[in-house]
Amino acid sequence: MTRPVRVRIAPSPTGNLHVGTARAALFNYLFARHHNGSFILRVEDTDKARSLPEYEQNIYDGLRALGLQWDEGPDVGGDYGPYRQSERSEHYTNAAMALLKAGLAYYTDDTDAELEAQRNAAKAAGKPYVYRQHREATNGSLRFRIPTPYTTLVLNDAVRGHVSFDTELLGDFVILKSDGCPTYNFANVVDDSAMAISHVIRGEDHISNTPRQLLMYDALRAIGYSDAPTPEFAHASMILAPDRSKLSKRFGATAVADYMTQGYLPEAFCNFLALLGWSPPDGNEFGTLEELAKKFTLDRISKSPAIFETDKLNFFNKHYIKELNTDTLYERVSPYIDLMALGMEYTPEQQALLLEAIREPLVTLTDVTEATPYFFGQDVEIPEALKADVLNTPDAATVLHAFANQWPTWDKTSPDTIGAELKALMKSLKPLKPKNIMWPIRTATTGRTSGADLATTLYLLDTGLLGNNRVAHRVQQALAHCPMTSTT
RNA sequence: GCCCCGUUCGUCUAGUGGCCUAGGACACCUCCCUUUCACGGAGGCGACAGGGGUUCGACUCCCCUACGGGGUACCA
Repeated sequence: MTRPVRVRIAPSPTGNLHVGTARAALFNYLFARHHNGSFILRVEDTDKARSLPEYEQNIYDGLRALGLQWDEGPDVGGDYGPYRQSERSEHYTNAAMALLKAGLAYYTDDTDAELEAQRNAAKAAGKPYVYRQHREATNGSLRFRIPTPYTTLVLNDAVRGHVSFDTELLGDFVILKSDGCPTYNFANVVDDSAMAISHVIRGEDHISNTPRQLLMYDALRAIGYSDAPTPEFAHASMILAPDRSKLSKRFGATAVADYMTQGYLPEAFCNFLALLGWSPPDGNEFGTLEELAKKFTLDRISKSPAIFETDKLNFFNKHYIKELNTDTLYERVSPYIDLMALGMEYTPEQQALLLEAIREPLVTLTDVTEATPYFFGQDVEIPEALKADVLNTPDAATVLHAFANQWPTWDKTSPDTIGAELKALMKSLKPLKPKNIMWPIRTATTGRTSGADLATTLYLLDTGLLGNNRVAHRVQQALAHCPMTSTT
């Protein structure tokens, strides 16, 4: 209880950093920070066949992108290393041999076919499959013997309360595969003991593993291999896809990296993730990692599964984009915009103005791709539908002619002066509604009916380094799509 | 099949026997503001899975059913 808080995230590099893993990491991180403890990254690469270095790298990148920096780990070191299970084999062999010597584990040499047959037999008999030693062996895989007499194990979970398990239903499980590699249930416990992990915060999918691990902690202590107390456990519920199924590729993006490339801000993603299965005591849903850590406690983790819906993620992303200062916005948006063209067409001041003008409706960073094209080049493409609906009307002709005539005389020193001129124009065209004046002008100059503030847009188009009187040019071109009649 | 967990508005959730005519957020709808769109402001729609108990009183406690999820691997 009083021992230092040490928590860990223990991903296996068999895939890119998954949303579920990221949330587990986040909860552990928040808990560690809340208690001034340590957050450890341990790579569980015992599945040689499926573990890949690029996945490990992806996990590092994803965690770091989210701001979840670990205090100890394979790449940063620490007092309890190494932090990659493939480099800790002697720990597992030593522990396993000690268990074997103490009679708590034994070798089995069943073939895959035999195991399969045993399972099928149990199934046919309608009985639960429970592996028990049925013959002596001197090599093969090493199994842990479930201690007798069988009892009922009670796990006191920090989020679920008391959960009990009947050990009779637990089969003797493999701790060392026949290739000498440890299995998850074993390596996990050996390492958590060795690394003095105080709290295990993980997904509900691990709850069925817990009784085996509980037994293993006891056994390791019983044989004097370890004196580490069993950690506290907290099992958070799963994150599900909208159809309540497991979050899988079928759902779309399941990797954190995918969300980053889709233009989600790390701070937005973290904030959103934190609220999936946890709720702040004060009801304030916004918060930086630091702020959330201050409020984070295990007892507010939810027991029921949460569905991953992007609506709220989008909301958070909009919110955090709004809060970015111009420089950061420029930086964040740079992967999605043609910086070269931007630099060639606009001065730094104009670039800032442009970014501010388009920031409002951005949901994801990638949206800049859609929001900026009309700021570049001489001409603008106007969709056929808009030519027909907006430009091909007598009102549009009136507006655009009036605008074309006045434009050369306008005070174009700033967006504000242009705004004032626009206002005056609207007044002079009085019976016409603002909307019917704004739309044709916007459509003619940008090829859209919505977008950045019109006055700012006109200002930028007019003063951009390209010069060439783009506004007048585009309006002239648009006029071609207006009815010829009212040439006032 | 067996074991474990869960079930409050469409979604994330608050709620630990009376404060609940069930609160908030997102989404959606309406109105207002407005130089279009957006933003912002004000409203609206909308839930305790079902059935039995226990209790003076159940969203809250117990049991059953249904549904969902997890596990049942020499994957983690």
